[in-house]
Amino acid sequence: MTSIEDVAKSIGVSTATVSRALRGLPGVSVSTRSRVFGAANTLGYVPSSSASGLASGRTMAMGVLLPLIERWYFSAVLEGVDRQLRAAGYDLVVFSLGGSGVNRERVFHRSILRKRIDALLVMCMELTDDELQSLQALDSPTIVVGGSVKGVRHVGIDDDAAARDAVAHLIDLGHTEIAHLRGGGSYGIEFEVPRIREEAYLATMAAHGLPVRPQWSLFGDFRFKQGKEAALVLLRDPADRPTAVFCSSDEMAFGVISAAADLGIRIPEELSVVGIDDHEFAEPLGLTTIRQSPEEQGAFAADLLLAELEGGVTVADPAPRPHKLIIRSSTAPPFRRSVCG
Amino acid sequence: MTSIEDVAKSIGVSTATVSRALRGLPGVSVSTRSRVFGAANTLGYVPSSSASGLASGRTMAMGVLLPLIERWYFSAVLEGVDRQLRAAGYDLVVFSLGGSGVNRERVFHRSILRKRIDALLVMCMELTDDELQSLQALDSPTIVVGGSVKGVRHVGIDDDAAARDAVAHLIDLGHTEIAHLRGGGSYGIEFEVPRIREEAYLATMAAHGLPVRPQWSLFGDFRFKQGKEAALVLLRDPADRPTAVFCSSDEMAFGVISAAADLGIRIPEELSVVGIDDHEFAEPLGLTTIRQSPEEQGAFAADLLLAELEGGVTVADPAPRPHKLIIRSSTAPPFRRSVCG
DNA sequence: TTGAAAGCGCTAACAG
DNA sequence: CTGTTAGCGCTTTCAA
Repeated sequence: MTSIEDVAKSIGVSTATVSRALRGLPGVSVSTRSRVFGAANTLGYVPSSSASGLASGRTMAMGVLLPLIERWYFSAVLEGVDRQLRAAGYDLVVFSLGGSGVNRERVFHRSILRKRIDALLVMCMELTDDELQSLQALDSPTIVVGGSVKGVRHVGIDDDAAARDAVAHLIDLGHTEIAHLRGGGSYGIEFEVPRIREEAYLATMAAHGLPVRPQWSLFGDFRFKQGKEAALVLLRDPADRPTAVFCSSDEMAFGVISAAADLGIRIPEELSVVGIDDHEFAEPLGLTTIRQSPEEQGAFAADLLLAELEGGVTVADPAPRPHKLIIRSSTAPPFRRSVCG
Repeated sequence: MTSIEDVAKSIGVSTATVSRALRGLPGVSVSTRSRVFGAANTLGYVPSSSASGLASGRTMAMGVLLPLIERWYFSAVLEGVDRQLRAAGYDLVVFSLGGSGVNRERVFHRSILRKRIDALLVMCMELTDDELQSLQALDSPTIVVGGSVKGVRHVGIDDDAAARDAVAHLIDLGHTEIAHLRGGGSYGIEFEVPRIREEAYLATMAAHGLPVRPQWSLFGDFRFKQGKEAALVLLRDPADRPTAVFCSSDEMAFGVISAAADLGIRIPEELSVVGIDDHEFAEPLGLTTIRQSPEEQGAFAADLLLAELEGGVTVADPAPRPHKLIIRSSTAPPFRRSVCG
């Protein structure tokens, strides 16, 4: 591996000069700089991140801690983060809990603290006090994406408003019998997003004087399979079922659509469905939903961290990221008015 | 940040002893070792990866290079890789091309070469000669997951056999009019998996003396939306359409199912559909498919790399990973025998 | 505008 | 079993 010294020697300057020239620092003559670049290029020199990390105290890498990689939201955030980091010359280190708690201890007490990263982005998950302390001990910039974590600033949509918009859309259409499929803390990781969305559903219903039935608030775990299973139960009785379902995630909404197809229930004639996300499948399925962009959220959070690292500008409390109601063909006014209230 | 020296001083030993004790090397008395662990613990000492990386030449990190994070296959592989790495005490560095070619240059000529990683896992993508050379110049263990790359060993299923199994299943059921939805090289990244699967389809049809029509081989880009669009075209004429569709990916198969629902075509009575993947949605949708486990593939590849790093054992040509036909409710014997051949 | 020199925090011989 | 001594390859004062 060619080192900085090889480059320096090859053109008869000091390693300090090479270092300065390559990093674009001032105080290097134009001609020297170009000679350095030329030499580095022909020798194929690439600085060692370990060495510069050790010497400068900055690793030029950022970490992302998440409960699971293989979920639409999480991987999309990762994509956005990576894009910004790459553009800024940073690398991305991923710490996944892999859907279970087994790795937690190891991740928090070893990996993350190894000075491998300059900043950390945490994807919505509940942390123990001990873990929170670990993160604070890092004393490098930290931010949370998705659901908020007590005491740490976070980037994400306004979940309360988003859920209200979804439910209000159904109410505006004339629905009064609205069920809710809620997400939740599977894979040992609880966080408050599903709770906020459910409370928004309840509050919106209450604000309009509409009744909610406990058995119409079902657990779908944010996922297709569980959403479908819940919907099969919810919709099985033609004589007594809701005219609309608000789903806390698009994947659960897909489950409802699939269940309706199996049961021969027409959408939107007999059942309206609204989700949250604007998942890749939502548009081709015609799903009305609340759009959010996890990729943009990841990029935004990464930029915040990057700015802090570079310029020292800290945003204490970032404004919520935008969300938007996208009306497609899965929602319409209720049909069976005569049957119910 | 407390350093190894702080630990050493606090119990009156040398830094070398601390280093040895903490890494579990032989030649440290039991009592010393426990005192070291005690001190490290109370002081909250965690070794700096930059420092040990520089000194030992091993970063204890592995890289994964992929075209895009937010795709079922890719993120699942990542999950499997991460799990094995975490267990082995390694960190995961992710290099995503982000779906376009913009980052390629940067990734190949800077990020990857910075000595940040001890080994590299490349997710199926076509590489230029120049890029291939860059990787070889790394001279650290490398492996490809997914489609093969010329000159680099790879881990993945036997795509030819998998596709043959899928098509053979349809033929066994009695289908003769079988269409194919193929994947492809979107986002500027070509690779050979879709080609192999298509050739297997053609070969299997030919082997059974069955005709294929050019217009029954459609491009679905491995995705739901494009798969659905293609299916809407393929299935629009009730008088002249296939009785079965073989899809190179489950996501496209979902598109076919959705298109069939929109067109009022019953599955499997009027149309059989088979996919490849066993995506999370396949079981709840009743999709017959060829199961593969990207997570297992990622874990397997990571293990290979890890073994090489630790023991020096190199597997030149790993055997294909298993695949399996999972029969569900989307396939059945053809119904409209009278209409066609 | 440039160079010399002192580390950054750890590992790896080599002694003892 | 343990300590000493060099570095690993870069950055960063401080001088010149």
